[in-house]
Amino acid sequence: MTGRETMAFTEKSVATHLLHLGIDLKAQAALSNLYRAANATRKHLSSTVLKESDLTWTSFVVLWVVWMQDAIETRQAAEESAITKATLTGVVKTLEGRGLVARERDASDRRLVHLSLTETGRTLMEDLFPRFNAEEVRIVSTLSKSRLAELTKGLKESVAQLESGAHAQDSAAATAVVD
Amino acid sequence: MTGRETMAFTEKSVATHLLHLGIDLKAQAALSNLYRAANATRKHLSSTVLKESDLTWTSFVVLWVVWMQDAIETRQAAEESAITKATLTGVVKTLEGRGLVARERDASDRRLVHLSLTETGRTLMEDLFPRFNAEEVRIVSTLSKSRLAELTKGLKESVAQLESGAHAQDSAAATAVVD
DNA sequence: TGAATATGGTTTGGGACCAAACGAGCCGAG
DNA sequence: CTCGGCTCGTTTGGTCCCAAACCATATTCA
Repeated sequence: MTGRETMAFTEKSVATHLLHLGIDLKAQAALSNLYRAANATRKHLSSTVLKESDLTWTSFVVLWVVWMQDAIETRQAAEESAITKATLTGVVKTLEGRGLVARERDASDRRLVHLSLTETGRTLMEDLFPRFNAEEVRIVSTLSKSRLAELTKGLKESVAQLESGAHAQDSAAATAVVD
Repeated sequence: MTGRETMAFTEKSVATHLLHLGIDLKAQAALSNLYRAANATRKHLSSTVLKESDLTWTSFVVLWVVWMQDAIETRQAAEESAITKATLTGVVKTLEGRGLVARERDASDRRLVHLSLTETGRTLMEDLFPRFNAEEVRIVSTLSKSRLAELTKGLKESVAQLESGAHAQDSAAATAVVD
């Protein structure tokens, strides 16, 4: 139950179930570790740093995106946060209720809504983000500099491959700092 | 809407918002790309291969886990699937309703519930998984063999780091994780 | 034995999440 | 103008997802 041997079963079970189906085990291993790493990271950060500020993962991502831009339209914020407009509407409603984000309708085109952080929201991020980042640092601390760079590069490549070959429509960018 | 310039903002915004806060940009970049890659992959596979079989991501993962073991206890299935027991209860209820998974109470310890695939479920996975894997292969296709191996290695390392530190937390934090 | 303790799975309550339908605002062709 | 088509953001309906509270079943030990 340590969580370390949990994936061990694959080593042998995969053999009996998958080998005859012509499965590419290397690709499978790489991506299942990807899901696993992302999930674990997300859960960890949600239950420690974000919990202290009573923020969910998605709320945090949205705050981050709005923080980076100083004023951003809903539609764009949704894309950057990698969630749909529908989801964003709900999240922003919550954040607005807590006084962290402000909504403002565009004067010239009244369909648009601009989002920005309130003073409270900005203060929160300035306090929270360094602590968030400190955890991130800890998580990758065992990786050497070059290893880390390689990792980043590999991830970016597969994202690129995904976005090129897939639909040219959606896409979704999370909180990436490009390089 | 290309989704490529969406992240452009970071280049300059990061400078104005983060540099003076002492943020480690390398760690931030690596993990941002991790979230991004996992999210994009998950969405892509959900909306293509899994959609055809009307399965959600989580349902698929649970099916996979149950498939690999031939009979598995609920508690362990939840851990392998990286979801809580509560979530698993709901998912299994759905899968059971569709005749893909069977539930069976343990005779000697009546608290336990064993899960297994039905014949229908097994047939489904034998058809579905190769197609799922084919997409996975495509996603990592631009990565060289050694790059892919490096990627996997890096991901596993950070998961390990994460789990070693996270353990102390759920058992009353005896050892100082922080540092 | 019998009461405290531990463990396994389910229920509850609430936010996140999406696709699809919707209503309001914009704009071009007639 | 104004009608039809487009683009926004929101609402709706339904699943996923978790923490915490909850039963039922073992186990421990006094």
